[in-house]
Amino acid sequence: MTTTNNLGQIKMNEKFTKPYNPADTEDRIYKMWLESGYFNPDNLPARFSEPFTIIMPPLNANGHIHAGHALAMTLEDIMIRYKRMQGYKALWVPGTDHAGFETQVVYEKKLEKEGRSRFKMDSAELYGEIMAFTLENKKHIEGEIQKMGASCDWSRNKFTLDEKIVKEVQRTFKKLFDDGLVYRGSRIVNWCSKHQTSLSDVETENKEQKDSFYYFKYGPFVIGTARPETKFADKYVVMHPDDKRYAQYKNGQKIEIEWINGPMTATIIKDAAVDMEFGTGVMTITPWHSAIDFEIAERHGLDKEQIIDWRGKLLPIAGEFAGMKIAEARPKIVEKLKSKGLLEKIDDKYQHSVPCCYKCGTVIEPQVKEQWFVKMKPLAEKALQAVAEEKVKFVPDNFRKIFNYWMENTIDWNISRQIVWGIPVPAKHCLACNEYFVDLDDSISKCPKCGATGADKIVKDTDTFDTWFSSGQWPLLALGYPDSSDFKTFYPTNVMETGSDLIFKWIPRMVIFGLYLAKKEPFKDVYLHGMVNDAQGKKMSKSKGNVVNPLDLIAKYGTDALRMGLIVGNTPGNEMSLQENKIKGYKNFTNKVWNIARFVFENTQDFEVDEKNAMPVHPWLVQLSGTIIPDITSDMDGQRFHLAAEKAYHYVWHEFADKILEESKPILKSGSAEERRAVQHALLEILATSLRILHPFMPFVTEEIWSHMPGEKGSVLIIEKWPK
RNA sequence: GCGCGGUUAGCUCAGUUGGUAGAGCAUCCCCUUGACGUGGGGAGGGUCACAGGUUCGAAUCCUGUAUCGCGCACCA
Repeated sequence: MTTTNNLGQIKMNEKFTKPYNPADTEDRIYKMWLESGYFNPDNLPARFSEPFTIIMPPLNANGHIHAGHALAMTLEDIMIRYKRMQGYKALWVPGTDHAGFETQVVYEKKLEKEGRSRFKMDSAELYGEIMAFTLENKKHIEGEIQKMGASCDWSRNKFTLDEKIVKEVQRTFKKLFDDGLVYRGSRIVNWCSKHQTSLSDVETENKEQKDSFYYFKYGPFVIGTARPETKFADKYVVMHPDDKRYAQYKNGQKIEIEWINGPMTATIIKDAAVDMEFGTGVMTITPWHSAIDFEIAERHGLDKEQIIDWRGKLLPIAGEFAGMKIAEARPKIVEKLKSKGLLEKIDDKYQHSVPCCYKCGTVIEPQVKEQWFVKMKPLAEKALQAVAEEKVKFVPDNFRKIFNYWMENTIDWNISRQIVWGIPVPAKHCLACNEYFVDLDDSISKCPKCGATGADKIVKDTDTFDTWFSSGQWPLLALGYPDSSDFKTFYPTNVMETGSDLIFKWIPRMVIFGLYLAKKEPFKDVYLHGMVNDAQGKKMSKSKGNVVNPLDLIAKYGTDALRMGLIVGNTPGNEMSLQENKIKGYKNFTNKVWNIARFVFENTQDFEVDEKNAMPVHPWLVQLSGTIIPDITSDMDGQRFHLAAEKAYHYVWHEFADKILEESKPILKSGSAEERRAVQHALLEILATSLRILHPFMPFVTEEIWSHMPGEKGSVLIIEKWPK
């Protein structure tokens, strides 16, 4: 530490009041940091040379930050501040996400409250309104990121709908298309009949429920089903080829049967997908409304017929039941089958789970729909390989298994959504021959397949991309891929820090796109924090009313206290309960640090040292540099921030304050001039080191005290060196 | 059904390679000491879910059981 001989100038100025008041300090300090320019690695002094990069997971610009964001911002900020102090050219790129479907759902709720509906709105008008809504929220959320103390580079702030990003996402689509990795296909998709869009496999949620399970006579067979309303046109009856009970029936054999709306011809199909143990071992299939049935139909080249329309109502094929909603039709259909003597029995204790829209809870109706799909298998194989070669590592490591499981069991990814809020799919559709083709800059007006022209034949695809299609490319896009100097300098990034729930939704897609586009993994470490629950360990939810707003906690206890409360004792990957008492305890600690500084400053006002006369190393300092610092540094390097924070806390309070300060008192009061000087020197040294160690965790109070450190006039703690 | 994680002080949770159990809050006692009462000193409180095993030694490693939570998949 540099000490000067003008320490008599230290004054307990008016800012050094008691107790410490975060509200008076934090915004001022954050502003000072912004003005220093050091959040931008380009402005760091030359000794900061080796890059260290974190890309902030783009926050959804449709609401406010929640406890999970607060934890993420804290962890990422700790990492970036620590590395910056170690002399890395630290870059943390902030960003926000338009969050396609999520935001549209939020906005639709708003419309609903106002008695409006998106289905009655012009798409340009709707887009404009959502854009205004999003930009407003984006501003709020960026302010909230700042309240958390995030030392990210705002000059590089990104938004998923930035023009350049939109273009790049569309170019990726074209590249995938050209490489044969994107195709237009009719496949089973998850259809939400409320939101009128298809959803990917990760946008559905399974709900456990108890239903009736019906057994019906179907010709010579008894079939079981939980969904009688889909059965009108079931003309294939399927059983396992090895099922001896039905050995007399041959694949392809036709039988005449009596069914819901009269007699029909059924065809026998033998397929190993049937579970002989379940029900009667015989089932009829509805390929249009079931993924399994669809696959059986594909294998055997069978007809597929739509029974339920896009709004969830029965089509004319249902005869007298046409136009009815499922819930209404089901009992009536069962009643009719019963009256025809076709009902064998009802098992009303059937436990199963049904997929629902993760936003509105509406039961998903599988539908066959023509959509854009990404072929996942070849992409997933590369991702698996990168992980196997440890180019991408997980903290904690057990998430590797989940990643692998997910990548080994991919299904083709439906990337098109029937909503306006998102990045447009840059494609056109020829109505004459049903050909779809990519058109990046809206320049093709002639069908490349059949040559048709004219606005009545060639129409633009109105779908938008799944949000994960753009956010999956985020590490690239946030750095200005493909031709920016940032991309060359900072890619691949060092750490991707995000919530553990994104291990399959997001992480694999980023790995895939990074490897596919840049031929290099997007990040070396994936650090996954657990979910933040309420004080009782229950998941926070609006409906339960147990949501804790981090901004309220900041107002009550200060950001530093909140950060410590989120970090100490919180191991990666594990859920945590947010205890307000704990945060209160760290508010006390913030004050403690403040008062330690007050004591040190008050008792060193007359301290003078001739820099030529090196002070002898005090035993207190030996302990600090010999044990405490290496220990904490090792925890930081091992990404055990929960331990590092606790150890720093413990040292500062229970060693520095409780023991060292107390021991110093009698010497300061009645020691010899030389003894006093030695103690004063040691106290200043320990204070300076403590501030450095605490800084990544508690940036505000430490920076504020630093600004009062004798001999450190004009220096900024954020770029001070991590102690050794 | 498959997979993952938890089970440690009254509560919420730590415990890095196995070496006599820790933190915060809560409880009890003492201290109106000029850095801080948002404080200081001290105390109580745990057969580390259970049962085996490995070891000189296990909260920690192995096997099994129970239980809670989460995720995935579906059997129509």
